[in-house]
This record gives sequence, structure tokens and C-alpha cells, in this order.
Amino acid sequence: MNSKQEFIEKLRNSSLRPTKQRINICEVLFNRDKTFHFTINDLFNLIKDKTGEKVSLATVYNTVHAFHKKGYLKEIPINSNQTYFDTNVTDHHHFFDVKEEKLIDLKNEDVGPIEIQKSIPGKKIKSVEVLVKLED
Amino acid sequence: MNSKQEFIEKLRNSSLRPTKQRINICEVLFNRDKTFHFTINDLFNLIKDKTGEKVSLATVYNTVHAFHKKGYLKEIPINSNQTYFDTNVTDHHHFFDVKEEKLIDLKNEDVGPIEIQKSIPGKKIKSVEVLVKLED
DNA sequence: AATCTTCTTTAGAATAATTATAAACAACGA
DNA sequence: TCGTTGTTTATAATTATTCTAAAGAAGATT
Ligand SMILES: [Mn+2]
Ligand SMILES: [Mn+2]
Ligand SMILES: [Zn+2]
Ligand SMILES: [Zn+2]
Repeated sequence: MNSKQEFIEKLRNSSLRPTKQRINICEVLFNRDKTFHFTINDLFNLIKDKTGEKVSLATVYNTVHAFHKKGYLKEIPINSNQTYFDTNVTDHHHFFDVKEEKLIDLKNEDVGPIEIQKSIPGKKIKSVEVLVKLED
Repeated sequence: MNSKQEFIEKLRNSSLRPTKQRINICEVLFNRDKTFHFTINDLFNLIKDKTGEKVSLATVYNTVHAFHKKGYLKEIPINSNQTYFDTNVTDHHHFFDVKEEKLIDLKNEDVGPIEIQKSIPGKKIKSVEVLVKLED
């Protein structure tokens, strides 16, 4: 487990001070095999569970938004009372299991290229995201 | 303007009593040339402006959800603090102008068919929606 | 190492969208 | 008209998120 040093550097390179709290959040978010989807509350609980240390809710919000701004996290647009984030910041699409309130990644090849045949003067495309809602 | 009778029937057919408030909301939502996108607060203000009568915010919420449940309105998934609704309940996609916080319809032919090449056991696809975010 | 500056964390308050409550009211059917 | 049931409304409650300001920690300067 040598990730701690990497996270410290990553934070420094982002002009974010490597605090104990931020390093713990990095461990929970980025020290894992697969990317994952979470809400602030999910993360808040995971930190306690996985690191044994409590980080205040305000800090979780602050840090998630800092990481989001730096491009280390992505926000997923779905209708939910809570905001969903994704550690997979590449362009990709999602299933959303409405009943379980769970996001599942779709690879780009599972969807195929999407060509938008319309443009709005003065505006350019920032992202194209497909959301596939699932029911039983 | 003979729409009022139609709305009364529409409401009766949906086992919703045709109250003054609901008819006013129907006029604002459905008595127009083009479909449109709105938030609850947009609608609340439009009702006052267009009908001259005030409907309580609680009733606006109640009615929008009743219409949504009946399939007369669609919820658009975007990351916003407010929920966006659409009077266009057909399958279609959207631009979202992030700066202006405005939705713009995309015709299906502007996007092309989307074939999802992955399936989740026990689940079926309920909807496939594309959201194209726009920036300046 | 001591000091200074700047950034960060935190508890708690504030905000804002939405939902719940329950009493007054209106629509409907008998 | 009367009784029943559904609806509206003001207001309170809830909940996610943001704000505030004081205490603490990190980094730079001596
Ligand atoms: Mn994802
Ligand atoms: Mn639309
Ligand atoms: Zn953010
Ligand atoms: Zn609804």
C-alpha cells in the first residue's frame, strides 16, 4: 500500500494541501480496482468504515467539489434528490436502475458513436451523455 | 378558445376532478403551440401571469406530480437544484445550455438511433435519453 | 525551532427545493 | 340537499446542500 505518497503528490500538484482528511478521501475514492459511483452520503459513510477516521460532512462536500473542479470526479445527471458522482472521468454512458437507485457503467462500444446533427449558434458541445433507465 | 372543455374531459378521464386550479394549470401547460420545459417555480409564476389567478405552490406540486404519474409530463434528468419537466412526453433528447440553464429539444433524427449492446439480467430498458451539454 | 501567513477543517446556522399535515373547501353522486 | 370523497391551502417538516466564522494545520520565512 504505497498509494499514500502518490495521493500526497497528486494533491500537491493540484495546489491542494495534503491533509489527513483529503488523503483518507483519496484512499476511499481512488485506491480501488474499479471506478465507482457515489453520493456524498455514501462517501461520508465509506470514509468512517474504511479508514476508521471521521471526516466532517462539510469537508466531504468541500473535497468532492475541489476534486470535481480539478477533473478528478464527474457529476452524473440523473433525477435524484442526491447528486451522484463518478470516479470514472472518461466519456462514458450509464444505466440507471431506478428501483435500486444504482448506476452501472456502459462502455462506449456498448452504445456506439453518437453524432449530433444539430448545432446552436454561439454554443459548442461540452459533453454527450446517454442515460438508459432500467426497470424490472 | 374552446380548450377548457377538452381539459375538463381529459381530467375526468384521468379520474382527476376538474378543479379551477387544475384547469388553469392545463391552460398554461397544454394550450400552446410548442411543447415546453419548466421548473415548478417557472410554472407557479406563469400561472399568475397568464391566468391572473394564483394557485398555491402546494397545488402546483401536487398537480405536476399527478400529471407526471398519468404520463402527461416527463421529468428531464439534469444536474440542477430544481427538477425540470417537459410537456413533450414523446421519446426525445436534449441540449442543456449550462450557462442559461435552459433545455432545448433535439429531434430523434438529430441524434440518430441508439442501440444499446449490453443488457442486465432481469432488467429491461425503460428509456434511452441523450443529454448534450452546451457551453459558450 | 519560532513565527507568520494562508489554507483547511469543523460545528453549526442558513438556504432552498420538496414533501407532509391537517383543516377548510369544492365536486360528485345519491 | 346531504353526505362522501377528493382537493386546495397555509404552514410546518424534511432534506440536501451551502455558508459562516472560529480553531487548527500546513507551508513559508526568519
Ligand atoms: Mn460511470
Ligand atoms: Mn424536451
Ligand atoms: Zn461539483
Ligand atoms: Zn413526478
